[in-house]
Amino acid sequence: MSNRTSVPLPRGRPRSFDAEAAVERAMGVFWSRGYHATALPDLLRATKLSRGSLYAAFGDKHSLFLRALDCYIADAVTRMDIELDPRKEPVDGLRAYLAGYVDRASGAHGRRGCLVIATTMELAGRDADVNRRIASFFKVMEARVADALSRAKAAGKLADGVDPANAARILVCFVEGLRVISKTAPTGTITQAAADALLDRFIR
Amino acid sequence: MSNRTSVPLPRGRPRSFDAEAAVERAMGVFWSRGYHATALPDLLRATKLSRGSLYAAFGDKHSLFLRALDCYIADAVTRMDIELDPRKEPVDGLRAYLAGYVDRASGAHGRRGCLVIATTMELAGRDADVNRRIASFFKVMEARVADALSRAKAAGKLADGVDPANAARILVCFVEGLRVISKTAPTGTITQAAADALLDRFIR
DNA sequence: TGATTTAACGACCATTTGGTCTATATTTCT
DNA sequence: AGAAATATAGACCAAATGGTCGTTAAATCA
Repeated sequence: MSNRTSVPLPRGRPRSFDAEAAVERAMGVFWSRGYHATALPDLLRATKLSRGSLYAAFGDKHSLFLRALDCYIADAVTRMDIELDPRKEPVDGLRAYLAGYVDRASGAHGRRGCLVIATTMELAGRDADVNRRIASFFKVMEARVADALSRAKAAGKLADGVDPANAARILVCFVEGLRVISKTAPTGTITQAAADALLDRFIR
Repeated sequence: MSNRTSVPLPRGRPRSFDAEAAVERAMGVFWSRGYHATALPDLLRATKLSRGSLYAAFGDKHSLFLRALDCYIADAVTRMDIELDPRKEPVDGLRAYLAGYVDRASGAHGRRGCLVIATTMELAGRDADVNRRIASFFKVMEARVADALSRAKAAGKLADGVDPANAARILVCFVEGLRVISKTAPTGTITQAAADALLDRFIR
């Protein structure tokens, strides 16, 4: 069953490390320190690669960062797809979505912050590759939330006069803002109350 | 009227540049590029100071950054004090506060971003001096907004069941989130609609 | 005017930066 | 087994980093 397409194995010494795992470890460093503040030695320590191997496998620091960012974003989108699954009750989904952000904004998670936001502020203005990824992510996120709100509205669960598009932008801004202020004051309980209060304004 | 306390002039050559102005120029650079990405030469160019003068006047890069951050925060607090002045109609004040953020989140302003948020994400986790300043700023901001909401409530202008503390956190998170997503997609009109929709949920 | 004080300048420094390259180890294929 | 191919390691590099220091210019006071 293996090698159905009879693709010949590469000639030389096979890579002894898992590239995906290395990207994930690199992601952890970028996440904790930011792009400019992570130096090559940090990445080498985290990935347990030598300079040569890292450059051979990923090109340069920037390319590795892009892969790490893609990885982070993919995780976030996956999570959203589960929370806001169209087969679920939309309001329950929105509640789960908000609860996830409240959780990530609390305690140590909160202090670590969000790689997307950090990258947005640090690089998006001067790095087109980064900008594209971030812009698309926020767009996807807002669309998913708007979609859930539309389904809620169709089911008669929304308060009078609530426009799904506006409400989606409000919710997205709220959760992103949450992660910003939680970098310095990650208090879970107050934040959960605020999230509840916000959603309560939109649902019937 | 001058020199009432008869403080003797310093002996030697008087400083020929305005330190406050230099701080403001430095602030502009940090604001556009972030802390790690601004190199000494950038600061020298912006302040028109030589290395020696800059170090004599401000100590080091980090101290200069702190002064720039204080300057930025002071400006923001001043603005808030005007917008949310207790002698004004609180709802009008809140509307002005939101409008200010919508404006700053639009077009070129939006793309430039916010020094406080950028600093929060880049440094707050690992720099106690920065953390203190940021935490205090967010606290002040939330308190001012909560105060305006309380006055609005006392005047019977708030919708039923709105808690000023929760609503304040929601509004603060909203505006900060706005500035994040506006780094990549600074669209003013949609944002203004969202801000209006949000405030409308809280007022009567 | 001359002594004193301090701002201003920019050459200079050690360290660190991201990145390259050569030598070696290890695997596969014939 | 031997040839070919490629991963790995880390020495090495030029450039840039933040920061220091000796010298010079300019102002004040006696």
